[in-house]
Amino acid sequence: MTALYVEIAEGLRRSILSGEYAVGARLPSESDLALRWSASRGTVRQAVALLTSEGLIGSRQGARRIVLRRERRHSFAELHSFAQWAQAMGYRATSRFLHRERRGATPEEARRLALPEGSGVLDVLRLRLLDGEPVMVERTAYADWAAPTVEALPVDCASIMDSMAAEAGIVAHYGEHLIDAVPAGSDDARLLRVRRGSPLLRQRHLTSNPDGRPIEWTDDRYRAGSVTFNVSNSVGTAPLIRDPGALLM
Amino acid sequence: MTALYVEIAEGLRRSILSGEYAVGARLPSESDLALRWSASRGTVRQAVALLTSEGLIGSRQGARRIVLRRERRHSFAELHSFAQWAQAMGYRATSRFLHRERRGATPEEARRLALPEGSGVLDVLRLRLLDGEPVMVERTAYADWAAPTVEALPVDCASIMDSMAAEAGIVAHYGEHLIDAVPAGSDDARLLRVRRGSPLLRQRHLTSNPDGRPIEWTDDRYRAGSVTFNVSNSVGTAPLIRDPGALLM
DNA sequence: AAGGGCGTCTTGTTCAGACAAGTTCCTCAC
DNA sequence: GTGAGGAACTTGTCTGAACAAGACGCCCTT
Repeated sequence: MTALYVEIAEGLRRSILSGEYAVGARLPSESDLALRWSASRGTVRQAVALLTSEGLIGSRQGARRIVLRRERRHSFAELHSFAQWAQAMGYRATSRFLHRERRGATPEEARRLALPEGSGVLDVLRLRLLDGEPVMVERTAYADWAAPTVEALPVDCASIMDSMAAEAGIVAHYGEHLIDAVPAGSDDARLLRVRRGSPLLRQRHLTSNPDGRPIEWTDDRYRAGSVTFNVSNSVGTAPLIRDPGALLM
Repeated sequence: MTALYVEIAEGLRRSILSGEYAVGARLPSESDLALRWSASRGTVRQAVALLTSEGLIGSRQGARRIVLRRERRHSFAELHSFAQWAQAMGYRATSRFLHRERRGATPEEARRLALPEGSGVLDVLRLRLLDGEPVMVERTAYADWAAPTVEALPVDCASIMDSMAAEAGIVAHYGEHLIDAVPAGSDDARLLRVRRGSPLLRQRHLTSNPDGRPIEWTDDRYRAGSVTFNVSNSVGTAPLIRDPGALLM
């Protein structure tokens, strides 16, 4: 049983994506929607808050809500999992394990993963491909407590996050992402078939479980032009933040 | 008068940032907070929803909320306005106008700005500096209806968005941002003092007013290492989206 | 025809109560 | 000691009501 407000949101989302409400058009009022779905106004407000956070609709006090955009958006899991994202987009995602070994955590890794000094991590290097084209180099450090599960996975495993959830009940619940641009190193260049020093889009992310315990710290580097990150915001919501680079590390 | 739920959120945010609740610690329960602030549970829930969207706290049904992070975040306006962001971060932001002229809109600009074919735009090229260091090249196309206001501004105007709000009541309300990496062109390279082809972090964004009418379409290019974009998410919230680059334009 | 004023509509904020569903922790039995 | 069971706690969902505040359109005046 999905929640009622989720159903209402899905209904509205369908209507928007199908073009029933054009971009710029006004949505029905909250009380209208409440009647239609036999829900209270509070529940309707939860539904439209969801769509607002997706950037699909906008609102101002006193005026009816308006449609801002007409595009499909993706779920949380697809931000963490390259495999899930690719599948949702209709691409064939594959990967090649290039390296997998235990080693001591660097000071930064220990800090990010909230591990005591001298802890070990599982270091994994993977090349990711979309429809056979190399697109991204992934360097991940898994916290030692999660390492055994990852080591047990087959080498051709498509989605480590999916498998960890299925095998060991380790699920990603929170994520923090740092996005910047870096020049390709010689390894990056060879793997992604670009010139050394050419631009790569870097997404470093820390993934945590429901308790807030960090699972992995990852450095993903995308070949320029292969992906674009996309953010929507409104007055009152600020999901994305710009930080001075020098102070971050 | 700020809303009660905003005050509660500010109070909690202060407590988290000051370290009163450590990272990983459990927050008081909703009913606890409701008592303390003489508010209803619904209002408290609005407050914690705000902090959740900022990535400061996390929650799971049945368990008390936990503190995920202890960092200041910035507001919506600071994502659109380089000047406001820099000021909030404690930097001295300046800018140099290099170019400002009317011309016909390109097909892409017309589409992004929802202008009829053959419309004009105001093309502005600016170099942005932080503490005197060139950091970003900004190329903006303002919709023709907003152009006169921008043209009337002094050349040394620090924040165009601020001035437009003050002078003409044109306020930014919605934003959509596309983030990727590109090689520096020869102009970029000269202005930012980097080698041609070296990596730049590109943030293109469309800014709209409260009616959803596009105001400007901007291409900002940051010198690598100067800024990092930062996103937080949880299961159930997906503020940032990854798109295949080729299909976007 | 242009402008101001007012009533109506709509969203924003808040309250109090109820039940569902998941977590935590203590207790008791084995 | 250890594990199963259950009570108490906590968050998630939903209702119905009320008032505040901003937007919009209509009507009347000038």
